[in-house]
Amino acid sequence: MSNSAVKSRAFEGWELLLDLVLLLERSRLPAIAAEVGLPEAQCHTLRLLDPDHETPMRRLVECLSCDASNVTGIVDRLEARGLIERRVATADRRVKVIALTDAGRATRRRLLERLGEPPEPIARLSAADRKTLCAILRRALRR
Amino acid sequence: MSNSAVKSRAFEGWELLLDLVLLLERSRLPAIAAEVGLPEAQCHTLRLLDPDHETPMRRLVECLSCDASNVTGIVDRLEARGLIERRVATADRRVKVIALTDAGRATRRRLLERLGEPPEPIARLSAADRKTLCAILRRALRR
DNA sequence: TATTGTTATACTCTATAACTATA
DNA sequence: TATAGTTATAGAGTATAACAATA
Repeated sequence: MSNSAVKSRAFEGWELLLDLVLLLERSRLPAIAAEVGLPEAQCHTLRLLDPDHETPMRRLVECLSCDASNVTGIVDRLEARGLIERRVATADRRVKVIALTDAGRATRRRLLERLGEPPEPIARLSAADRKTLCAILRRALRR
Repeated sequence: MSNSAVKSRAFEGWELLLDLVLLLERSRLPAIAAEVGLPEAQCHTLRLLDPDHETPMRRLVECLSCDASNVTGIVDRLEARGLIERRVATADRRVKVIALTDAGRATRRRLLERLGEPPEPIARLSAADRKTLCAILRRALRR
């Protein structure tokens, strides 16, 4: 399947993690997005939104690490689906803030539930392995 | 940055791995693709091709887990860049096989080199942690 | 009839550049 | 002048459906 012909001099185990990442990126994430009924970029954006507070569009631009013009389009489509609302910020009238609608909060919840389910390769690890993996990743990501 | 509000009942550490995956998917992989000078899907395809043997298009369809019509387009663009060649298989004349050109092999090599470099979060792990991580991932992916 | 790959079409995501409105 | 967001445009990836060539 994944003919991981990557040979890392620096760390031969990274090859395995890369395989896992690519597997998730190309099969699991698209599948979950399809289930939820939204394209991946819109899922990503929905995930970033705070269900309890308004989010300035500028923050989405940073978190999605893409051009501002893309965010305009993504927000347009999420709004057209009735999942979010765009409002003008009272403080600085240049700024627009995004608020989830009730439908948006529900969809977001479904999305997070599905994302939260570990994929097959991870789910089949022993409790001990999962605990160790968790500890190592926490060190890697400094949490 | 990544407001990982995912709460997995099944395995709280999966949340961390998901953060890592999304981080890589949305910043590192696009950056490497830009360096190599190809869109991500074309990089993916280049990675899948065997430098020493022809690859039937059908195999690419399976490995990329997308519709056959997409592969036609991706292969078109890789061919237009002179990185691959499309040939009719001698055995079954319906089948077309893909062969890397010299330029394609060189680009693929550069791509694999960059992909092989562990990203910051992984690179800063201790040798012991990396070894353990490697062992766990091997069990997860059954290698 | 079934399979391999292509074409036509439509939607989405992406970046760049030029623009509007605020500050 | 600078910043937040929009529009226009163009290239790329994605799926569906209809199609040609071959088996």
